[in-house]
Amino acid sequence: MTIRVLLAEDQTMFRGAMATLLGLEPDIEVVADVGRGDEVVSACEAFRPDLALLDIEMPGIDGLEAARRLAKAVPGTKVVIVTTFGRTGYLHAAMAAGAAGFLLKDAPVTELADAIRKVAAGQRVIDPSLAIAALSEGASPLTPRETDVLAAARGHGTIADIARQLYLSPGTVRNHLSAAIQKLGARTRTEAVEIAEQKGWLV
Amino acid sequence: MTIRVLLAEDQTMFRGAMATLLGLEPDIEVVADVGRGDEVVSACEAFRPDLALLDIEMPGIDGLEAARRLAKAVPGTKVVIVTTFGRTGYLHAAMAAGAAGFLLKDAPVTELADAIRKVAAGQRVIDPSLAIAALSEGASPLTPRETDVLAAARGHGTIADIARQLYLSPGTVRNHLSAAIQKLGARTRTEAVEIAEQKGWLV
DNA sequence: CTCCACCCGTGACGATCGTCATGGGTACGG
DNA sequence: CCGTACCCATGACGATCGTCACGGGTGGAG
Repeated sequence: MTIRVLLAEDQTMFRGAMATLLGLEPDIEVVADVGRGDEVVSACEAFRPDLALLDIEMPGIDGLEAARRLAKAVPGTKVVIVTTFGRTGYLHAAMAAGAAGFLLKDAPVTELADAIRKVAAGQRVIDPSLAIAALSEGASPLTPRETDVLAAARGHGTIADIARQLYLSPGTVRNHLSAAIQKLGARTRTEAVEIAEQKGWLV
Repeated sequence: MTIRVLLAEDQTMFRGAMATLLGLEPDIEVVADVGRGDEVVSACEAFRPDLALLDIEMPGIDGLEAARRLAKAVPGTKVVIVTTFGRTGYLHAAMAAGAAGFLLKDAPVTELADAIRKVAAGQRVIDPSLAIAALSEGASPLTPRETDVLAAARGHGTIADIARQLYLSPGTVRNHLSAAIQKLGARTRTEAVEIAEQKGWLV
């Protein structure tokens, strides 16, 4: 019995390559492939695949949000996240979203086919090195609001901008940022953003 | 006559997929594939491929630097840059490095095979949308030193850090940064870094 | 030689930032 | 009820940042 797979990935070249390559496997069939996160749910409703392979960085909505919506709309479709960045926060978010698998694009192709088969058989598959990192790191020390403010701090320059964007007093923004900076062991707003982003705590 | 190709790309999964996929083409043979930029030259010296497919973002040295070295060490090997980011500065740098082709991973796979054949036949291939953007944008307005300082400003937080790293007076760093901020139309050091990085002027 | 662009540095000014202390409001668990 | 944690806000302080004006040095183009 063949495993029916949906492929969501924004890099056209990579998506095409994976589609043909997975199609070569005798027990795997790629029934649809999309390049945007907001097309995942509707495509899954139409094709009812056994399994959805989701990238995280995508236009529209990201793969994690797509996974969350997919779990509600089409619970019969299992989710495997395949992403470039080994951020532990991504892994946490993926697990919370009900994903059954989490792989890095650094892994060899054979591992992907294996993972697809295992997940289709009901198992869960997680990149081992990332699992270790996630366990040794723990969750985010930031409060929800601190996370919001720090997330708003990437890109938009001054504190006044962030305050306007969040309908807050500039002083409050400064306090939240100050707390975040200390908790992350950074010395600058920019450093704090980098650290939190690299750990995936800003998703 | 088959075209002998070397593949340099750090994402294992993507590299493997491209290798098998290109190998399926009757007139293309992938003779070697590496995952680090600093392995490109030695691999090309060993295998003497007709063409090298280089990613830009790679551990070791990046694809542009690899292209520069390759042009000196193994001039018989033509270079095609394949990258994720459509930054015009990348395109300029690639042309200056003597690349014969420049493609985005957003393009379909068929386009890559076509490009390989055209480049092997002596033509040059450039992503058309990027070529337009590059022409309408012009070169970097930053002086060499401003570029250095701005490049050192990403990551390392305070001005004092940058000054130490570049053996400069903090005042000089501030002046260079101030000039860069104004030339780029930014309002913050961070904004300036983002803008310059996004255009590929920090390479 | 004279311009001109770039490099490095200084000093000074106002604006912004990061830290701290303090306060009031809300929500949850003991 | 009381303690605790979080949210929002304010005020004040020193440090840093971005801007400007200025000067001396180098090297290439006219």
